[in-house]
Amino acid sequence: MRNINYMKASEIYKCIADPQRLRILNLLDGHALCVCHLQELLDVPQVKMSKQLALMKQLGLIEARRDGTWMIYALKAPSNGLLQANLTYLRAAECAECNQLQCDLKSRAALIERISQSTEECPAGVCETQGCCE
Amino acid sequence: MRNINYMKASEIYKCIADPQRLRILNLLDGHALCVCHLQELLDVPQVKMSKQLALMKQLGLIEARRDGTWMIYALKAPSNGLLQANLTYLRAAECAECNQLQCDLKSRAALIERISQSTEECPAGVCETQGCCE
DNA sequence: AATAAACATACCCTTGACAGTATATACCAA
DNA sequence: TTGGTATATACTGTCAAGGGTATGTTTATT
Repeated sequence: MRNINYMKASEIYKCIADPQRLRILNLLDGHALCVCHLQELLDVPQVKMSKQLALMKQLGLIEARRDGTWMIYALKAPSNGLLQANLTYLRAAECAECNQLQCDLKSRAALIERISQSTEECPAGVCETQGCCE
Repeated sequence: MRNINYMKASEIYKCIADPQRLRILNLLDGHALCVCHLQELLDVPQVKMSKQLALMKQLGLIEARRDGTWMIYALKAPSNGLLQANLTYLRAAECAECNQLQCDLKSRAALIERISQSTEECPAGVCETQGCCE
């Protein structure tokens, strides 16, 4: 098991060099999410999401807990300083990927709102109904 | 040719995910250097250094000018904000790679000092004589 | 013109990252 | 215990990154 205290900068960079992983970390920052919600928000196949999460979990950036059949992922506390610094920077910056991150946060807010208002199980089709991200 | 104004964050991250490239960018920040000096400071074969530089040049992070048989490399102005933010962060942080960056800056200072005091050509063996980096 | 120095590029090889498919596991409900 | 849902893993193939060797290019010197 890797120790978070000795996480190499290059490993962080390699991780967030993948736009999808960056989006996942951005979404998990501040709110835990289950795999199916992440799948929905990013619109990626289950296998791919699962592998990305496994990779970042092994890296020590995120952690998982089980809730029934669901797996809830969250940033591992204390969250990595370099990661936080970059998320903060990108959220305030102007570029295609940065806009995506901001948009993702809106989608996440909408998703959380929807979940909290209903007793529904794992939901489907937030982004479409919200009209965000395109 | 790639436009620096549309440099994707993921490309920056991919670039600095390589510790050697990160060290090069750190060294070039604030002072232009020729290839042989970079080779000397990082102790890497000429081919590898040349390829790393070519890659970053094509990315739009650095630029080169010729001085006789030498090629002088420098950060391309205006330097990339995301890169700068990360260099600043890492220089102030505590980790193996961060220490390396700080150490490299000392070696660079020693090299520049040495060059300015002599009329010597492309020098050799700064790091050893300085006793830095190990 | 010949030579050398500094640097770049072409080529080949190896390795690792990633995608897709299929299958396994864990949990829940009936 | 059977079936379904949510998630993980095994397996395989593809492709791109990176290293090393050899060679090309540019400039300076003689």
